[in-house]
Amino acid sequence: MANKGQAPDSTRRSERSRRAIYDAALSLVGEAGYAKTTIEGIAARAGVGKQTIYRWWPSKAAVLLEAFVDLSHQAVQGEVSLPDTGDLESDLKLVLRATVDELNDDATEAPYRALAAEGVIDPELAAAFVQNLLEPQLKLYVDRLRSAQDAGEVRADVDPRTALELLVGPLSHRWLLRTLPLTHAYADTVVDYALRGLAPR
Amino acid sequence: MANKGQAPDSTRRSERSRRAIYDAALSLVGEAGYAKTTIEGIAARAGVGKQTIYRWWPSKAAVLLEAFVDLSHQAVQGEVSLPDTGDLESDLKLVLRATVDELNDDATEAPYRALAAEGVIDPELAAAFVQNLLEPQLKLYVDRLRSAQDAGEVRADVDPRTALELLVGPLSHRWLLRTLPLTHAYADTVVDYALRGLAPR
Amino acid sequence: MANKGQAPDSTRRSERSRRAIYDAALSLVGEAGYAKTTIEGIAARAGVGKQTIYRWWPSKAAVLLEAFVDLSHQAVQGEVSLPDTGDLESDLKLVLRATVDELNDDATEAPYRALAAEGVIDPELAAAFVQNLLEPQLKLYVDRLRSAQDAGEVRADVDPRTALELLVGPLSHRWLLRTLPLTHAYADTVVDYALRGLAPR
Amino acid sequence: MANKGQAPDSTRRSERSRRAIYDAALSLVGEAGYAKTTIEGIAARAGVGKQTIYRWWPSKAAVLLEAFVDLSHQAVQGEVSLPDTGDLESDLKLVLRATVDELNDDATEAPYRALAAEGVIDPELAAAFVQNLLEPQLKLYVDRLRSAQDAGEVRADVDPRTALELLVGPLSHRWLLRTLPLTHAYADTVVDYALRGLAPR
DNA sequence: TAGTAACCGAGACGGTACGTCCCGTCTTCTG
DNA sequence: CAGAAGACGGGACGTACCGTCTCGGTTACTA
Repeated sequence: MANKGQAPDSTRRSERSRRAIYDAALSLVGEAGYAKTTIEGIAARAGVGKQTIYRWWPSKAAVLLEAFVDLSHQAVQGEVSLPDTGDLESDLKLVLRATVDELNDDATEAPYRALAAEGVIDPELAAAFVQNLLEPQLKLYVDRLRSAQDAGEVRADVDPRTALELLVGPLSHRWLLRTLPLTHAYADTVVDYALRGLAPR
Repeated sequence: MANKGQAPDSTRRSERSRRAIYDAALSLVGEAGYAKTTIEGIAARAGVGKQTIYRWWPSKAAVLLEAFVDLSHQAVQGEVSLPDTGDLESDLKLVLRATVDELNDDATEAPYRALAAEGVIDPELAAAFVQNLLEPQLKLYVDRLRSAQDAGEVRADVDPRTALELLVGPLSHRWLLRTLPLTHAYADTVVDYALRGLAPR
Repeated sequence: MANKGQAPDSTRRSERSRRAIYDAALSLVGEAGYAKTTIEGIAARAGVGKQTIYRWWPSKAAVLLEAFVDLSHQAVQGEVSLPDTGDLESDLKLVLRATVDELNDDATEAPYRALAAEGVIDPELAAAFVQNLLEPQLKLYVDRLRSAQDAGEVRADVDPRTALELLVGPLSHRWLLRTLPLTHAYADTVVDYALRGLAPR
Repeated sequence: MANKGQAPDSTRRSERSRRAIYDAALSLVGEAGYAKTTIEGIAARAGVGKQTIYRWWPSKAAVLLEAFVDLSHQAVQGEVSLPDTGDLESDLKLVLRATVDELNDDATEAPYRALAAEGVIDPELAAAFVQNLLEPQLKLYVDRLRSAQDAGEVRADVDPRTALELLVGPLSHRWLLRTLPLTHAYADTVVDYALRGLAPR
């Protein structure tokens, strides 16, 4: 019982084309925005037949996600953990401020928003987005919070996962829905309020 | 000499058509999803000329947003404030649990997600979305938190707006990006952690 | 009960587009041949959306046929009958020689062959081809032969339709299948042989 | 130093593949028609790589032509001449009636028409078609007519080749362009008319 | 008898055109 | 003059094949 139209033989896949497609996708989204980026346009800029895209990806969003994941894998290298100076508050403020800066960065904002938006609607893409881009970042918070628990800075009965969301949720809320501007001051306040709730009496 | 490309005369607008367009838009988004809903499809189902839609709305998203706002105005009527039993914690848990239920409701989820996603990308639509649908709800929290401050349940130096986001941000984070399931238990935990940070020493 | 996808409203059809499509189709077939002429190409040269072609014609061949019929309607005007000098033989030789010249004409050959070939395969197109282009010409022969019968130059029991095919069949045979070159001498010989069989003892 | 783009070594050619390609081509044309028959489809049904077709044939039409020639070589065996009972008229009627039946045969019609149509457009293919399929048949007529000339049934100054076309042309005219139905009666009439023109005064 | 050259099945590739769907504009006719 | 209807120029969709190009594998001739 063959599955729909058979899976292509990935061992014969053209690495050259894949890279060209990543590059074309990212540059087009950057230039024209996600909605105006078309598969046809990506293929044309990549110097690739459309079928080569349709053969390997199910949708425009999937192409972009993979391109983005690939990009972030290149970018990240050794940076594998949050700073741990022993002072949880300042460590978190440092990182959240950096996150704020990243979210406000013009270069990454458009494709990142595009993926997030697509994920809001498409559960499958959301899963891939979360697993490949978001979760690795969030894990760093969880680790740092656990270390803070060991140091007695955070109550032992606090679930680090939920605690993390208390910190990150407000930022993502402002960023995604643009209710209010996302600033360093806001990040600091969030840390202040949240930490007070997490610290031992 | 008619002024070309001008705002149409809204006094002569057909109420009948507007309602039909709302209904068609909402039902189509519910049935087929936002992406597969087209202006042509809405016009056809509403028994309306395409131009009638283009005359009054700038985009598909705008139609849906208005339809949704209209819907929520019908739904809401007198319910103008959060409960205030004097016990902030249980009041918040009650309301957040209700929010969780609403977000998990199959009927509203698709169009609501569609609008949120569109807002993630389109700042103008986001503004309308926030102003007409989100902000009125959030204001209720702010009011309740202020009342709690007056009652001494929340520290006076806390910014209610930020406090609210500490409560709502985590929920929206889970819902939008589907990192983890959105449950009553989670809502309760968020309230517990957040409130501890907001309460007086 | 609407019929499949509804017939478009032909009263609102753009005459401008139709003419442009005829022109584009004929010129492209002339330049590149029928096989290399594409609907996309016709639309592009005509400055027309592809849908405008698909709306009104079922196939490339149908477009070309109509264009060709239109052309021939313009070309012909008063020329409504074969010459009738009283001498059947010389009249026929005159006309068949002209036909030979027309079939050997570079300008009309390509599209005419394209239509004939398409008709060989597609009965529906063949019917339209015969009815609109071929039959009117053949009728002239039938008329002339009848007149010859009245004059006693052709036996009365001869079926003019079959007689006509005795004259035209050999020419079309050579032209279509290119068995041998099509010349004035050949036309003359065919008339000689055929007429001897048709004339009274 | 192998000479690039060279004729392949036909001694190593796979007979198995050739046969499979003939069979696949003929069956596909019979089932779906010539236009819907693709090289990819032939290769797939024949269980053969596309390159094996491109290596040995220049076009789809060439494949089909060869397949058809092969088929007719199998079919024909000893039948090498027209009947010669001494009565030219009845001999010709017999053979032309058989030709009518063959042209009206559902099994062979589709591929035969496909080849004829292709030949109308493509001179090269037409040449191959005529040489391999048509001419051998026509030669039989020429031979029979010459024999009739020897017997005094046909005038000596008549060109047998042209005479043949007087007989065959009308049939092919009706068949190719489908002007009118092709029947035994028609064949008889054509023989009657033509023969009268060819016979001695 | 190993080496090697070519055909072979398979199918990925860069392309072109297909026929369809919708876009947003424009035009016509109706109430 | 708003509105229903829908034709129009345009652009992208996702699919089907084109003809070319590797890629192992399997013969069949050479050293």
